[in-house]
Amino acid sequence: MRVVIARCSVDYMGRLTAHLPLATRLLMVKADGSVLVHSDGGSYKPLNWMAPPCAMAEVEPTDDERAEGVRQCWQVQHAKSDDRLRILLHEVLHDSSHDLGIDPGLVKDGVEAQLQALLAEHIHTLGEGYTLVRREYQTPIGPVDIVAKDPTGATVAVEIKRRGDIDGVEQLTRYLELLNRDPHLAPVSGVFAAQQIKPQARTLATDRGIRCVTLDYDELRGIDDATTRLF
Amino acid sequence: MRVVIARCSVDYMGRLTAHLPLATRLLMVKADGSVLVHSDGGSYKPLNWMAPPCAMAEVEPTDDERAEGVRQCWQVQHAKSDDRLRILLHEVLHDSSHDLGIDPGLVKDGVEAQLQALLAEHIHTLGEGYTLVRREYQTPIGPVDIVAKDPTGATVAVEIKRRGDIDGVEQLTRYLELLNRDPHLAPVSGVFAAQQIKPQARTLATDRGIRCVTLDYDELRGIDDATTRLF
DNA sequence: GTTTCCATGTCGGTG
DNA sequence: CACCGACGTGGAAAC
Repeated sequence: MRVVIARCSVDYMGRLTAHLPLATRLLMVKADGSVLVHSDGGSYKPLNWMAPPCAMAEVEPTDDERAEGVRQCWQVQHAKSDDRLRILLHEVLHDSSHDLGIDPGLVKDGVEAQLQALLAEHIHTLGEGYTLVRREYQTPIGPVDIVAKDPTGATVAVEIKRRGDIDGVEQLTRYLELLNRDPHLAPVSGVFAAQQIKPQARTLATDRGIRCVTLDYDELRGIDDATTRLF
Repeated sequence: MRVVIARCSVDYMGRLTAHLPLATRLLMVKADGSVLVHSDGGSYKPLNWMAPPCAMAEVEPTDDERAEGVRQCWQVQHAKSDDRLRILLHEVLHDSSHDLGIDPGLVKDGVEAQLQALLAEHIHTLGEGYTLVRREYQTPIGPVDIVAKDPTGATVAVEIKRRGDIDGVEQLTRYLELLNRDPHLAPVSGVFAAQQIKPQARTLATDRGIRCVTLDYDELRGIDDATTRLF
């Protein structure tokens, strides 16, 4: 990993064309050749970058560029597309390299999968008398998150999202349309379950006869695993 | 901007729980307090991070931690949520700070907007006898990218995407449903135009009587502005 | 390998 | 501030 702090300008050409005027920035060159250009703000997204696989070449600045104060010219070329990044360094304030080794990688704990497991476990959240049939019920157009039966024994398809958006309603609608073609299953009703349901999604769902259920993650999880807190 | 290279472990707790085992990484602390943890590979996304607004505090390691080799403990707390990042530094290999100033920011040139402009300009791409009515035709549920008339004078709604996905077809379907409620416009047909159209999207579109058109960006743009190339 | 869907998405526009 | 859609989306899992 090479870290350079430099006054530089950057040009990108590929899926779009972009330019960064002359300013002081942090340049990160990773072991795989990828390059990141960071400013001192924003979030984790760099101002500009080149994703691996790619190769960086330091080329001689032209006379014109040299006359304008350019000391180094980096050209980064993507290996599989014609994406290119060109960095003109005017003043190098810091330049160091470090051997970081291979990272063991991130260990994550659930999001939507956990919500699904929790709702499957506490299927009564949908109402008294509901029973779980299956999680991840496979269909030709994708898996239905949860299939259950309501107190009358009718089939219910549940779509789970962290944030309930209009897309999720469309997705559930396609599942319902498909499932209702099966005379063994029909009539299948739909439940749209999410931590938060956007008004537009709720309106669309209701209009299509789909019930909306707001999931309370903490309530589902219960207070039993407070020990997992960090501090 | 502070740049630290250190052997460290990281814990995140917030929307999910995540852990990074002890390894050497680059830590970036930006002027707004945000923190990025980068490995020497992957793409521009850090292994872990805290987005602004947030505050970092260096706290004393506990005796246990100190016994395990922890030299510094950083606690980063998000200002508006209860997201927390905890970084235990075991060995600091580099630590430097730099004043980068405010970045003038990125200057971008089109993507979808450019495709839209180009298709509006070359509306005959849809076929002989097509005429442009309007770009960004406003409706209560959002703007229709392009409204045109086909050779018979019938109205055509065009949805443009760089990547033609199922979402785009759904979006266009909603527009068509709305537009066709207007007796002055009906019948309105649909065209789904994208640089690349996914098979499922194409199937869904065709099933709904929506025509699919693949856009060739370079062909639309023509060879006239080859001068805009970088190298 | 391709396709599909999730994301601690992030980011910018608009009401 | 919230909602909504685009993104050089990136990334992982399913097929």
